[in-house]
Amino acid sequence: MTDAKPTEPRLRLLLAAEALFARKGYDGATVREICDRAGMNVAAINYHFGDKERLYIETVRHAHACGVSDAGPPPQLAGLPPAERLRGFVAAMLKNMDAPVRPESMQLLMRELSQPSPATISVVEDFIRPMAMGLFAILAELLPDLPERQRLMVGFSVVGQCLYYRQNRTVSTLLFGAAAVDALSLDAITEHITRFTFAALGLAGAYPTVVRTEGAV
Amino acid sequence: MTDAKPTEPRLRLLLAAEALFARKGYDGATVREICDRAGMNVAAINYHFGDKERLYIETVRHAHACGVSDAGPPPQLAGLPPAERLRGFVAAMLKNMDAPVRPESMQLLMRELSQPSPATISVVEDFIRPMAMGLFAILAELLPDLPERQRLMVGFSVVGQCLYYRQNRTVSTLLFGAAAVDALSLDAITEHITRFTFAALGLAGAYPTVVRTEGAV
DNA sequence: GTTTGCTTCAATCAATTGTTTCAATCGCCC
DNA sequence: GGGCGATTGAAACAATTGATTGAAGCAAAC
Repeated sequence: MTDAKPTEPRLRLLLAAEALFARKGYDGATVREICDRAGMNVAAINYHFGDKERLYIETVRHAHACGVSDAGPPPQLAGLPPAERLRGFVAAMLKNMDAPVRPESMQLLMRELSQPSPATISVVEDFIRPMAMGLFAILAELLPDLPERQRLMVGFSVVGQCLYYRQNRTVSTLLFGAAAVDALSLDAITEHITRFTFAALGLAGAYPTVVRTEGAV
Repeated sequence: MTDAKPTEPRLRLLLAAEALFARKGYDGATVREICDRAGMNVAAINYHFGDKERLYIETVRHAHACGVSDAGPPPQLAGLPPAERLRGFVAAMLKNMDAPVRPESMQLLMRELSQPSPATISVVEDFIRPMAMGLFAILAELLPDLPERQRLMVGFSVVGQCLYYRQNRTVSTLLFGAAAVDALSLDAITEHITRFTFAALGLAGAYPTVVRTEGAV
């Protein structure tokens, strides 16, 4: 299909660059590698994008444009109570990070966020801010009387729990082994974070009291 | 005086390399930059370390050796109840990350953890594992009946909340402004995470006592 | 068939990279 | 002071980097 090997040379370059920038970073990836992967000549970068830096910027833009469209809007939770929407938010965030539609895009965006470059701002504005606003709308409804500063930290606690599994998977694996880490299914993590957060916010009983529902396999 | 500009050339190189590797990564930092900053000739790297790669490995080792010694042992909480030790753990972790004794070391180690290299394993083993074991010893005492898998996720929730503030400070600042982010003092964050976690685990009342019913919508 | 505009190619450029060389210098013990 | 190993310095190395050139290819339009 055109998806696996698109005919448009510009897109071929973007996808090749995305994969290599994601894996090796801006300095680590060379224009020759990128063009080789795209099956093109080095001059192609100069022709289509001008230079390496503009190729990088365009690659990030393309990645986050795909990310925005592919991440999909949060499920239809408009009418549900805020607690249910919070659960939906956690589930959507974990799902997007765990098995994104295009892994290289996500990897590149995460790298971009951890090491800000001129291209970072637009990623934050277009990709991250909508999610953040969604979360804090839920929290404002859920905790109307909480001072804003503390509501901010509650939000950080929620996304901090979610981000951990993507940002620190390598360390977790080195510490506890691949088996233990891989055993944590997406559903299990979602369930845990939701329950942990609900318990913290008093929306449900304390965390450990609910344990027995698990089949303990 | 000797601290700002140590006389030992080897150490001068290590400190210069640490700063530049931390800021620009392995590929981004050049040997000439490093030697310039150290006030030495390019040949120094070859003489003292052999090549750039071995300099990098030694730099990471040195950084995490300093980190281990400087991070300091967890405060004397041996005899205290596990809940108090958990509070101490959160406080110590946040403090180490917020204002580490040597910021460049911490930055380099965090970079190393997010983009694993051959030098990562020893960092994890010597620097991270002791902390992790300390945390899970507390959790085992605190939640003896919880299945191990869930205890693991509880640990991830605790450190995930803490790590967020270091790993995502840039994004937070872009989203909410420097003022809002900087307004979160170390004490405030420590207090928040501790209270959030305690509430989740049923060690204290729900986080915000303001939420009574979900009368909303 | 020829032209036209877009795209690709091989070859090459200048600059930078990590690395090496070898002479000069330093510090120290005899 | 003389000798000597350890260290440093300036220069240059080969390789790789990003960038550029001009000719060749190729499609559609005329």
